[in-house]
Amino acid sequence: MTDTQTSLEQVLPGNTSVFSEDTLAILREIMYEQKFPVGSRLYWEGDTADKLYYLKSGRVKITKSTDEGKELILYMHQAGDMLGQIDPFHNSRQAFSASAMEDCTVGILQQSDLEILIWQHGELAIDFMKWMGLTHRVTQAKFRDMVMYGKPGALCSTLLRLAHTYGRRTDNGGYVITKKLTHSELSDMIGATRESVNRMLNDLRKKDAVDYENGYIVVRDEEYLQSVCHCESCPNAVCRV
Amino acid sequence: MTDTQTSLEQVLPGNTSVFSEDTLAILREIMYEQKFPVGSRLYWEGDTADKLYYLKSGRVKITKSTDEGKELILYMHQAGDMLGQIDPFHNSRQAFSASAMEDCTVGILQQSDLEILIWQHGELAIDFMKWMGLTHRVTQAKFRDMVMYGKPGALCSTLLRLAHTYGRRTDNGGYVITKKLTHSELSDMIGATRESVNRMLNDLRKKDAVDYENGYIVVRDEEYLQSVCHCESCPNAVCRV
DNA sequence: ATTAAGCTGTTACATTTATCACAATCTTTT
DNA sequence: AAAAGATTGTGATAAATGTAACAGCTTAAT
Repeated sequence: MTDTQTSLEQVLPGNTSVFSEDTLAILREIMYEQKFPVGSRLYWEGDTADKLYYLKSGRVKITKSTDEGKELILYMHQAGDMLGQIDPFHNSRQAFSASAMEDCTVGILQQSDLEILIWQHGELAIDFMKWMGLTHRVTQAKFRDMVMYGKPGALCSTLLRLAHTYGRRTDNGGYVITKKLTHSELSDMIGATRESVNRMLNDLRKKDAVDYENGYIVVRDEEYLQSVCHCESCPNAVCRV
Repeated sequence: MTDTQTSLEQVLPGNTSVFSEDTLAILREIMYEQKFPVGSRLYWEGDTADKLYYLKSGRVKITKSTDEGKELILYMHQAGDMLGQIDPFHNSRQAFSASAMEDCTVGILQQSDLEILIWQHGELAIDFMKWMGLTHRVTQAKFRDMVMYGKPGALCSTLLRLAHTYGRRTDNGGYVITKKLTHSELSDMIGATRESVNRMLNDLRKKDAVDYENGYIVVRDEEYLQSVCHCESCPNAVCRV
């Protein structure tokens, strides 16, 4: 690791939790901690979905994989994020897999315990509804971006989301995305091939919209990327991966 | 209207409400009724998002439209559905528009009233969380279907969803989609052009997977459509438009 | 009954995106 | 330091999808 990289990794990304300190205090009471080494799964597609996961450190991606080995990355979560699904059915199954992109420390909540708390604490119920509303809006906004403006739109939207989620601002108004990403990963986030991503990124580089520094992607011209995906400047809490 | 069409329209589609009768009774207390004629908007993109809408009769589509006149249809709702967003921010704005596809009767709930009820009634809070969880799963499943298997996959997924939402079973194991849909509408649901939809539908017809009857689309070979979009037989409540 | 408007079907052609194949580069392991 | 493995870059080609233009058909309006 070089000095530059170390300093990049030190950045604490702006986490926009919807949970109040009070709510978090209550939740900490009933969660139990578990460590997940890089590459391991918090849960698999098909597991019973009766838990929520509070990510204390590390990063987790939520994925869907196909028979033929293709993978779709739906989300990338980081410290402070809650993940998992609160489900309307009992005995319901995970629709996706969650895997640790780095070593993770996770607080696990049983859905049954949670339901009791929601009955008891109105504020906690409201906080959870806000969390659910927010995560749904993230999904809807991504849905729109993936479907409406072709692969270049999908890629630019994703780069902006990455910049807003993992970004550290640079001197000249850009963002360094403080997470190394391969072209394959990017392609799995937008349902394209790595070759397409490569070509699109090279186009963006020619236009000085993005660049590479020490293997990290740098967003130089935010406005240009916004123009490609017709960005409407959603609230920052919605513009995430 | 012919006899056939009348009988089609009479079908009461299987509505899978997550709200208990108790919850609905409480909600009815605080909702006020409003009628929306076909073509009118329940709300516009950009309106303050401080209400929820309970659809008593009629159908409503949720859309996003662009500067250049393109339209994306995100959802189609029907009687018994709740719609709108419960938002984490105050003063938050609608991300999409809701327009009446038919004359509608709607019960409107103020978010502020609702928050009080959620504080007071644990069961109601749980019901709302189930509703939110379910609607989110619908969006996620559609996201997956739109991105992973190309336009044909997206179309087949949409046809199956329509069949499960609006479908009346036929004698030979198929579904009649009891809602007339233009190719434009279908294309706006999957982010494609009407010409592509036309070609794809003709292919499906040649393969005896779908057909037309009195202008209604008939799904003949559910399995074939499922194979195209790699359907995983989500719960019926998730397989909706 | 006639007109107008909107929807469908179908061409030819352009653009976008995927596929395949392979070389060049960078990283990690030995 | 060398070898193995992963990632990136790029060209040739194929497949998918969009664009434009227009004829025929259906439905709604006059």
